[in-house]
Amino acid sequence: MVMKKSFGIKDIAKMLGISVSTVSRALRDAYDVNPETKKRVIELTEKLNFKLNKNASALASGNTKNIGVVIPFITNYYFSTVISGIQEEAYNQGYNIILYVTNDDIEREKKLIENIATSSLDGLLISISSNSHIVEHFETMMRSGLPIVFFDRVPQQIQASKVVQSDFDGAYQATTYLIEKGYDRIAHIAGPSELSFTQERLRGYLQAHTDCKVPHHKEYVIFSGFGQSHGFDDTNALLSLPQPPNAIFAVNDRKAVGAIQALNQACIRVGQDFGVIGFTNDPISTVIEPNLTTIEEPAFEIGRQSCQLLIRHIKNKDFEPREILIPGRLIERQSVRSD
Amino acid sequence: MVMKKSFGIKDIAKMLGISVSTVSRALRDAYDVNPETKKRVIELTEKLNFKLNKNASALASGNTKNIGVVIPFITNYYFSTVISGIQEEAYNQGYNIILYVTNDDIEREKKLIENIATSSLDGLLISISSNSHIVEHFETMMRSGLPIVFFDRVPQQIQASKVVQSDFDGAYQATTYLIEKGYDRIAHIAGPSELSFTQERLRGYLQAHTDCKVPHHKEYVIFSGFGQSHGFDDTNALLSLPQPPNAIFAVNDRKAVGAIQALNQACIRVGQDFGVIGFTNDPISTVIEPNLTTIEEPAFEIGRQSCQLLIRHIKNKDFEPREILIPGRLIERQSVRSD
DNA sequence: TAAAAAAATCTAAACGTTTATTCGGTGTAG
DNA sequence: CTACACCGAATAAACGTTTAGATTTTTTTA
Repeated sequence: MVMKKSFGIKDIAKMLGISVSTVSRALRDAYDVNPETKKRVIELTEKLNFKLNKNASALASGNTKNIGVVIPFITNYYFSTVISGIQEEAYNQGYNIILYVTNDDIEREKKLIENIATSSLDGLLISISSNSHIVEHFETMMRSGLPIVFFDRVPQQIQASKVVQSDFDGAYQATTYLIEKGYDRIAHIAGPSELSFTQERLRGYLQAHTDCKVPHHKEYVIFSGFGQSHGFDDTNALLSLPQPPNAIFAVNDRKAVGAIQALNQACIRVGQDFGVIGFTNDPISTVIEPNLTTIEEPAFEIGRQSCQLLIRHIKNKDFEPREILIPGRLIERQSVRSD
Repeated sequence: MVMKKSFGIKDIAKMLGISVSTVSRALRDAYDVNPETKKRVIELTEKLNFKLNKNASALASGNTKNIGVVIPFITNYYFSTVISGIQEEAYNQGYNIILYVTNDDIEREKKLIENIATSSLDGLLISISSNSHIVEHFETMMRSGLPIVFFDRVPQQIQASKVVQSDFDGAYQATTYLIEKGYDRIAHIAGPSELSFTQERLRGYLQAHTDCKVPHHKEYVIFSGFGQSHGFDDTNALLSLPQPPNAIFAVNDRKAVGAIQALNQACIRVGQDFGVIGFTNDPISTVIEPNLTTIEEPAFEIGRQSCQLLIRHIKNKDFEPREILIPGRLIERQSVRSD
């Protein structure tokens, strides 16, 4: 296989009869370089389809124009949409994204984060799998000058920029909506109890009960995984209670779908005798029958804003950490009665 | 913000009283280095949590340990699963993946690919948006020594490694299955006509008609986009034909879902009077009622194998291009009658 | 018209590795 | 006892940029 050696900035300089530093500057800042010269450089590089060598450039300048993204899953509507938002913003600002997937496996997350080559990253965007010991590691990274923005699943202990949907509000809204529609025995099928957003949504659910003066039963809250099957099983468990609920607020749409399937199977009329509300606004909401009423999570926006915030931190190392809360909104469909 | 300057291989060398080259070699090949020395080096670097500077390393050696992945979408079950497979293999072999998303926008794809910094990539994995002029660009890249593996949507004109599901076989299988179940007027709601897999699936669909000696009507094939709504509209168009079909083979599950929704709405009993079969095995197949019978696409496997193949090309520049065809399989559910 | 200021460009030293080549020391064969 | 091979380690030259600081050229000012 024959491959012609590609040329560098040096060759460009020689061809134009100017020095490399001029070429280098012409290709970037335009600081202190004659517009005329700059034009000649640009023209030649375009003609030759010349690209700067990123490694050399990163080595010399310390900026890689890469940002790392660590997420638990990718085969998932929420996370793939977040990435989509990140990607969009990164693309517009000329950054590349390097993707790390932990599969929600704590061991793997630990290994991955400890081995992350920070030298090839200008910043890091993370949704953690667990509120684990790694936190310490994050602090080391940040202290060594690597900007980090946490999103969705964030560690509370750490002082850093964070971007999350307003879980409390969404849950509160969902629950009061059910109450308004006349359901009085509302269960909550929650996520793993150690995750921050599980706790927040639970809190919103409880607060709504308090504020609306609706009594709440402890056995109506079940913690389990995120899958459709979890929703299915949890619902069956609820149905076999001495006094079953007449509505369910699910921590996400997949579990809500599992719930509806269990209810359909038990011949309970969802949307009339029984209300179900989800969280996310996954496309499956419009596939399940009846269509799922849900709280939309602003996934794309979370991605976009996290990335935007990170880039600010990158460009200005003194930028103060901030927390951004993005509201969701209620999407009314048929799994809750409408009168 | 105070940040302590991180140290390099040079400092390690100084601490150990040996030369940088020895440290460098100890950290990799182990070629020509005393096991004892090597051990000392490893121990110290681990203790100090020292990481090689990737940029310097890439600059000097020419290997970045990064592979680029170009896909049309990410918010999509198929592609996110493919990435999952790629990621898995890359992680195991110590590569990072840099993600590029084109949004299926040809202009953006073009710009993106032309601007890709090949200096920071050891190889490229691509699913193209269109069989466009870019092909020429790919050839330039390959000639300049960058290994490329195409997957899913591949350009036919180009001689390179490719990994695809067996679209023809899957379509053939789907169609004969419908015929076997007694449907005799089978429509095909296809994808955009210029994509290779659209053509392949259409070919399988037609071949099945020929082989089973079932007459085929031209107006039963509709080309359109990939969305649920396209499936919905296409189906309504088919239903308003003078002689409507009694079965549909959809190019993917989303369109099949749209079809089922249209049929449900028209009060046609799917799974009995009317058969619907999809392609992908998207999780929505088990959400739609009736559950969708479909051809499973081996998305994860496609990702894994593409990546594996690419890494072989990276490690051995003389490795001959090959095409890998991965079979799908029929998943029987309720949208086709079972007798 | 000389001095000062501003603009444009150049020189050369980084940046932190890799790696071909060289070197010294030890063991071994003749 | 000398010559040779070999192992382990050191030297130093890349790799292709960036960027202070120096230098030259041009413009402005007095």
